[in-house]
Amino acid sequence: MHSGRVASRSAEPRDPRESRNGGGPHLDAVSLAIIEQLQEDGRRPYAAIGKAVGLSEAAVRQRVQKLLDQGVMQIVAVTDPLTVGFRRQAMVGVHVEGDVEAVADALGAMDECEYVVMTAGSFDLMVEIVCEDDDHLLEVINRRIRAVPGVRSTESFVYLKLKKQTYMWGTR
Amino acid sequence: MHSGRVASRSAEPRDPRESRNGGGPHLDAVSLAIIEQLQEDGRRPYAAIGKAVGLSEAAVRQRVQKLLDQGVMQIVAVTDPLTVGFRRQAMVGVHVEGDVEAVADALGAMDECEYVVMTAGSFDLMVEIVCEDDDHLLEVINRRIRAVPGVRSTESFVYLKLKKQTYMWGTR
DNA sequence: TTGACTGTTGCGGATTTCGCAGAGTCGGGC
DNA sequence: GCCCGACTCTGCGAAATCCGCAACAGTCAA
Repeated sequence: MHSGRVASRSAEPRDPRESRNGGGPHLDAVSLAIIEQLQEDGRRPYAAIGKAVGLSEAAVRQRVQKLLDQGVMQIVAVTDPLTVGFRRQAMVGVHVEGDVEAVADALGAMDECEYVVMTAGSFDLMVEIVCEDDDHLLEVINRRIRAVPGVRSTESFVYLKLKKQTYMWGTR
Repeated sequence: MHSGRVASRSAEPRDPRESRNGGGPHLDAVSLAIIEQLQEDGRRPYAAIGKAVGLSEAAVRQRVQKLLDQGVMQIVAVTDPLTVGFRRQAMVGVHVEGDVEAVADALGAMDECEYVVMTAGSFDLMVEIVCEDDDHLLEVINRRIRAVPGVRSTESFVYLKLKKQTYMWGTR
């Protein structure tokens, strides 16, 4: 038995919402190892994960369930949008006047908006847009985004080719 | 009956634009539906997926396996990097002189580089960097990226707050 | 020490995954 | 027209996995 695994720092301050962002609660080494296993293969059996991290199958299952419930991680299929029929993507840098966070929320409410991040630099926000074709992209950028109150100006970077896209955070 | 769903390929007039997706494999409506199911829950049982898309369990399993083998999709756990201990991220716009694709490959070879895309606009490349702390980020941007031959200049956008991050392409 | 709490383990039954053989369809070559 | 190969779907039995539950172990506070 790998019972040397005592899970000392087990008591995590339960803050289901804090895991969203801000100074998130720290995951212990075991949960991190579980996440790494699932980043390699999201369908890996619990027993195999347990063997790799030194836990029983049931323990892994409960930890995974909690990580999912807390929103710390999600297990999903990811694809290259181009392969799935979305032929136009763009990164859009946004200059904001006023409440940046409010604008970010407004942009994030759009379906075509895949990714929203507040940044330091010459842009206040960067958003990734996924569209079906040129007309769709044009409409989203010129009519929808610029119509949001607080958006002063935008700069678009249309995707020509996706070269790398990994999901291996923490596995280094 | 679900059996009406057979021989889908024959009824599918090949979309000429499909051939523009980097020579990738073409996806029919059924595979697309399977992907959507797995985007909602990467661990959903094959039988449940089959019921949803009108296929047998075994057929779903084979198609999923093929999609994975072909690299069309991957089933993975995704997390908010901040939660997993990577406290500094940045989007970096890169101006390139010479072979853009070669530079993209070089940047993509870096572990800290999570995302590389060739763009049209004032940047030739945009890369997302995931680091552990400020020193790490500084080193990656100032020493590693700018040391790549062909990189003329860069502009960094340090992440302040991740507002939205979804993986629901095609499920709208 | 006691008691509350959290996390882990072990186990049985239901469910799912897996591998394989058979049947149907489509398209090419003769 | 006919046969053949490639491909995909289906059905099914065996093996592995998932899931819920009750009991056990460790931590912390009173």
